[in-house]
Amino acid sequence: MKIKDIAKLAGVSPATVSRVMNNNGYVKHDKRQAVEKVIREVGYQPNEIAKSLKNQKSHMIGVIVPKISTETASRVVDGITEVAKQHNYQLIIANTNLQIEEEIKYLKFLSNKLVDGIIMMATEVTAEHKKLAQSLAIPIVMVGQQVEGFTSIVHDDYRAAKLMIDHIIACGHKNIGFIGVDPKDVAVGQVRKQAYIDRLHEAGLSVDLDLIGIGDFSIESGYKQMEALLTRGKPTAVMAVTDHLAIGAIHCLHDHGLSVPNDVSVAGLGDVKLAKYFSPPLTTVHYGFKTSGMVAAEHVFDMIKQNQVDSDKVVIDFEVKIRKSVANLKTMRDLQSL
Amino acid sequence: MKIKDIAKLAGVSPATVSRVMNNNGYVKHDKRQAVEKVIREVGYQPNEIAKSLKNQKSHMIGVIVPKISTETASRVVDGITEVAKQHNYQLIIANTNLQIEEEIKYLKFLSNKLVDGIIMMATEVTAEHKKLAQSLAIPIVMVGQQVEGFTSIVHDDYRAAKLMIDHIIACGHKNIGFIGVDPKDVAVGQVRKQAYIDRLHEAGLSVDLDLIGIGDFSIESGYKQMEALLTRGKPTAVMAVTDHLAIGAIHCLHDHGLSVPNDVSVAGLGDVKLAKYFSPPLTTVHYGFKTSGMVAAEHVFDMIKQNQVDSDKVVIDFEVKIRKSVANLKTMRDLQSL
DNA sequence: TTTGATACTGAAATCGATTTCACTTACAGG
DNA sequence: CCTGTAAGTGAAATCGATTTCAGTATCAAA
Repeated sequence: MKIKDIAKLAGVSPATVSRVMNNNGYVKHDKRQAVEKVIREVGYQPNEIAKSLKNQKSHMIGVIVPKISTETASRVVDGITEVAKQHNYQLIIANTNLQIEEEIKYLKFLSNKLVDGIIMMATEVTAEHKKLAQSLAIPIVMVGQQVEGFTSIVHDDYRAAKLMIDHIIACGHKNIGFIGVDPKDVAVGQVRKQAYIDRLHEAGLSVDLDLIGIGDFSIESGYKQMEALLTRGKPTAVMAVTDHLAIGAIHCLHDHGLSVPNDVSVAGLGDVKLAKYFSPPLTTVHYGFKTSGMVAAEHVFDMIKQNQVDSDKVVIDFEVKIRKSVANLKTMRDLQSL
Repeated sequence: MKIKDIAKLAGVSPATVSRVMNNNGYVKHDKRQAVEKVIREVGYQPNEIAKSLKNQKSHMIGVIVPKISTETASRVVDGITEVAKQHNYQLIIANTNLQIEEEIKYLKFLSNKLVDGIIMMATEVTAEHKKLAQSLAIPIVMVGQQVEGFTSIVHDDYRAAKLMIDHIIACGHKNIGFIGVDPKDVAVGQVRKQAYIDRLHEAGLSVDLDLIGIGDFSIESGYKQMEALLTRGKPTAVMAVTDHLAIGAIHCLHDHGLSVPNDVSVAGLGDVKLAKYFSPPLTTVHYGFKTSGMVAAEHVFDMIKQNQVDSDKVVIDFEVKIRKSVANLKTMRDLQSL
């Protein structure tokens, strides 16, 4: 069933059918009725591809994620779908599985008129990325990393990590370990580590390289790095750069017969959904990932509507969640002295 | 840049450009070179929308999910993306946020030539769903629920739940509670409950309605239902129909000063990624959701290739994970008698 | 030299919509 | 009665590709 068939059945021209479908132009009442009747009876739905071609708008936005089966990514995507729905847009999702070449490939592919805009959850952003993205002419917004020249939706990773360390220091810890991640991911790998180092310096604490471990994003990696830290030093607290890392670390500690937080405190970053149900409930910082997605989408649609790209930087709120996995050494001492 | 421009630059017709792009038909060596040179120089990428229109193939499949920010859904989608990539297909994802009317809407919308096939993670499947889906002519596969007349990728929920109950019974439990979910979701709400009831009967245990609670899919709901169970009866074990429910239940038990599994055992179903890192590590059954997604996608592509729909039923493997949240009463008694 | 393949090419039709443009009709105002 | 404007309509062009089809060139076999 195409528009021509409907036209024939209703005894009008395709142009008239188009006019009633899109509610523009003049159509006499009786013809409109006739067309509507036919449409209803045959359940006509226009071919969206043909519409896209003619209108030069696909009503789709592309979303490039490093790994969709990740709590962070799926929450961001959740947010995007929510505002996309309001704008009557669909999402094309491209899952790169952490392969950077794929990002480039998808960036190219999606921009071939397939989508009206792109939201990219960047991990590493290479020069090639930037150059390509800049040449694309359709709106692109970055989520999770600030990228020069693009609208970027980020969390204030530096401040978040800093506040977490502050809390740990305020609890009386002096030997504070760190479990991080490859610096190629600047938001997670670089910024959070820098905050750790800076804050320690500011507090007059020395930074002990033996108390720093670098892993990847897996729980197992958190376990391994914690084990390594244990052999190299004697931290009373460690901050992990993600909750998964923290959970791995806690697991390792338990396996070594150590209590968290009584023997060693552990803090995460990210506030995974189940974090508060752990024992001990994980002290961490909550990032509004769904909000990031929503804000990113709003920016894309703004840019689509205004037909021009800009490069804002939006910082999304976070909230430090003080739970039970970081012990307050001072009150512990008080308790013991009784 | 369109094909006509490339043609002009290379001094050939659009037809020839098309022939070199798609590598079919005859093109003289020198012209081919010329065209390729121009393509390379201007970085020409064809308009995918125009291709789709002409070819009557969008190279996109639609994926309808109840909620993307859910571990189950995102793992399924992960699997789909993996095999879609092999077939050079993109995913359009539609997130219904658990609203059934949205499922219908998206089913209609996506099928307007926008996608070559649809994968649907069904929760409730109404008669309207079936009728509409049946009328669509493009391949549709259902994941998670068996639906008459459609290829369905399911887990053997009945057997999985049954084995879990078996394990609990084998551990010497007699008062076994159950936390379930609305029966509108037949796989999770009906089948798993039926397995529980059947197995209890078979084992000569009576089914105590006071020990059955029905909630929704949230952790909080698990907490609440557990609390209700506690006031109504005295279970020594409870099986929850999802891990989240189980986690909520455990949390409730802890809040009431009860130890899991020493005072009450709790089992889940689903094996959430973090399940094994809980304390106690959750006894549950692992479903291969990513595999479901992959198999679903493979079936869609088969059907697309053969240009005909079928209605297989594929049962994906599961694995019961015996961890620490269900206590063996017999060994406990032995221990006490020492 | 003629015939018949085979290689090669581009004009034009096509996919299914939208929109411009030219044209008709109806009607109010002078 | 004439005229100008608004309402209404459909033929045809258009979006950017692919493919058929008709036609040309080349060359081996008869």
